Amino acid sequence: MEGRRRMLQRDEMGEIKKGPWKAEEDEVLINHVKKYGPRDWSSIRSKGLLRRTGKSCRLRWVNKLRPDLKTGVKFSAEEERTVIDLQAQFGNKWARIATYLPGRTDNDVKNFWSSRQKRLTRMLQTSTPSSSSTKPLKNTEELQTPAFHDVPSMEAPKFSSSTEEESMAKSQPCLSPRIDNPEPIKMVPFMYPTTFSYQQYNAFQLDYTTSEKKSTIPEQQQSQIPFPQLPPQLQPDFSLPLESQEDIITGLGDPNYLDEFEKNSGGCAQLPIVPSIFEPDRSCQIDGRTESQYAVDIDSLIDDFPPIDIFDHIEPLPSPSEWS
DNA sequence: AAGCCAGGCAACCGCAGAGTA
DNA sequence: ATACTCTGCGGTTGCCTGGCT
Repeated sequence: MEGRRRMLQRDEMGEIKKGPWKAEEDEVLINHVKKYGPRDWSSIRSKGLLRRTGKSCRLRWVNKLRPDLKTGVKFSAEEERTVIDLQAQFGNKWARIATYLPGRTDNDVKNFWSSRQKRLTRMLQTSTPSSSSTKPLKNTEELQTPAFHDVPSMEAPKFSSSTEEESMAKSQPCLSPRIDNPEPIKMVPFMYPTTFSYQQYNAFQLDYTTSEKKSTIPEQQQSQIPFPQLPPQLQPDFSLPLESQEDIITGLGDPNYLDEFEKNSGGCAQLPIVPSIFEPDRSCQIDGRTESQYAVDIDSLIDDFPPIDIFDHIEPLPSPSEWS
C-alpha cells in the first residue's frame, strides 16, 4: 500500500515511474530497440522517451518484449526435467540455466522453480502433521539438507575446463543422461546396498497419509512388516532402462507427476530414492577419460523432495533385539 | 456472493562485475 | 588508481486470477 502510494507520488511528480507497463511504453521501448539494439537502456530515460530506469527497461525487454519468448506456455515435461537437472548441477544460476531453454528467461526459470519448491513444501507439510506443520522454516539451508549432512556428497561430473563444460552442456540441452554415451543405456538392477540399514532406509519413507489416515500399526508389528514394499505405481520395473527407473523414482516420467503423486499416494508412499545414488551406475568416455555417471545425484534428490522436517515424525524403530 | 488461499507472474531491489573516463 | 556508469543476476515482494468453501 505504502509502496503504491509512493509510486503514484513519484509518478505525479514526473520522476521515475514504476509498476505495470502500459502498451504505449512497450511500444516506445520496442522502437528504441529497433533503432539502437538491446542496449543503452539508460538513454531511454535521459532522452525523455520513458520515465523508467534503464534497469526497468532492460528487464521489460528481456522478460516480456523479446520476440523469441514462449509467453504463456507452461513448462513442458522436458523443460522441467532440464531445469531440475541443471539446477542440480549449477545451483540457482537461473540465467545460466535459462540459456539451455530456448524462449525461457531467467525469471521464468526462477519462478518455475520457486513455485515447484512451494508446492513440494506444501505437499510435505500437509503430509506431516503436528509439530512440523507449525514450525516456521528459518532459512533455506534448513529447507534443503536436514538429514543429509552425513551422506557422502555426489558431485556432478568434473570438467577440466569451463569450455569443456559448456560445450558438453550445449551439445546436451537435455542433460539426462548428461553425457553422450554411444552405448545402450545399461540395465541397472534395483538393489538395496547391504551397508544400508533398515533404519536408514526408513528415514526416506515418506508418509503421505493424513493425520486421520495415519497407520495405527503398533510398533512391534511394524517391525514385522516385510522389507520395504512399494505401492504398485512406484514399483521399479527392472525391464526399463535406468532413466525410466529414475523417472519412476522421481516421478519425472509424467509431466504432471506432482499432481498424480499428490492424488494417488493417499497411502503410504515409500520412495526407494536412496539406493541408486550410492554407486556410479554407468560410465562414459570424455576426452579419453572415463567418467562415472550417477543415476541420481544427491542434490537433485534433496531438491526434489525437500524433506524439511519430515524426519521429526520418524519414530524410533525397535532395536534388532526386539525384532521377532 | 463473499472470503480465503494457492499458484503464477511481473516487477523491484540490492549487489557485483565489467567497462570507461 | 579511483570513481562512476552500465549491465546482469538472484532474491524477494506484491498483484492478479482461479478454485474452493
